[in-house]
Amino acid sequence: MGRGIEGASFEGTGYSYTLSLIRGKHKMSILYCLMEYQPVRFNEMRRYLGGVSDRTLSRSLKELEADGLVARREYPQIPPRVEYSLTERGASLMEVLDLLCVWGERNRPGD
Amino acid sequence: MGRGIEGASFEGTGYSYTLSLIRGKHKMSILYCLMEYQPVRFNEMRRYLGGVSDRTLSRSLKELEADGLVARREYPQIPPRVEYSLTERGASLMEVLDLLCVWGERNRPGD
DNA sequence: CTGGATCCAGAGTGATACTG
DNA sequence: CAGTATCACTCTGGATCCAG
Repeated sequence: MGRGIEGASFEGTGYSYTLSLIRGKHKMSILYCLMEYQPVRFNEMRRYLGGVSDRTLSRSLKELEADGLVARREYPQIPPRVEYSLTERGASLMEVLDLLCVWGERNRPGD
Repeated sequence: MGRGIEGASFEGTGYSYTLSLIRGKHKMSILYCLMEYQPVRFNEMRRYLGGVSDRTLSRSLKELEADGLVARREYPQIPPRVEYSLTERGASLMEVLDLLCVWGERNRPGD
């Protein structure tokens, strides 16, 4: 038992949890946008991201909010106004993610 | 142009490149397995990962190899013997990814 | 043993139209 | 403005069969 390869020891590790948070085509872009421009409104973010549908952006934001990375603040007025920003947890994740960015810049194929 | 949110400034950054390398349900498990047990043979890895099909494992390894993270060594014999291991590039990525793991452990919901 | 080829299921995403 | 509902499509991964 000390040397074999029997089970998936990866399941349930911090890796998989962290990665699950940013899974999704636009999650990183959203967090990045938040980091730079927060607080940001819904359509403002849509414009920033370029080609994202309402549905996808809405869903992604909900998930990020449920995961405690993004804070949503709603103002009871007409027309509606909702502002999104990073939570502390979200900000701390971005610090770690920034290291991925650095690695990526240094190890891109072109270099 | 100095203050607006007009374009997707995220595209093409190191984030997206790095994340693209580990996109895929089993990529991380594979790299993790390699890190611990390299060199590892095909079926050995399959056992380690638990429920992965030949096709998926094969495809993932090819991609990782194409991305320069995994080295494949083939021995011309019958039956075939192929060993996989991490490249230096792969190993350096794992160091960064380990930080994600640490963050994940500290920020899991249960804590 | 190491995969390639083919077919299939499910998740994720986009387009469009509509609501409060 | 800030979403929701519906439908369609793509993409990933799994199952199975087959070849060197």
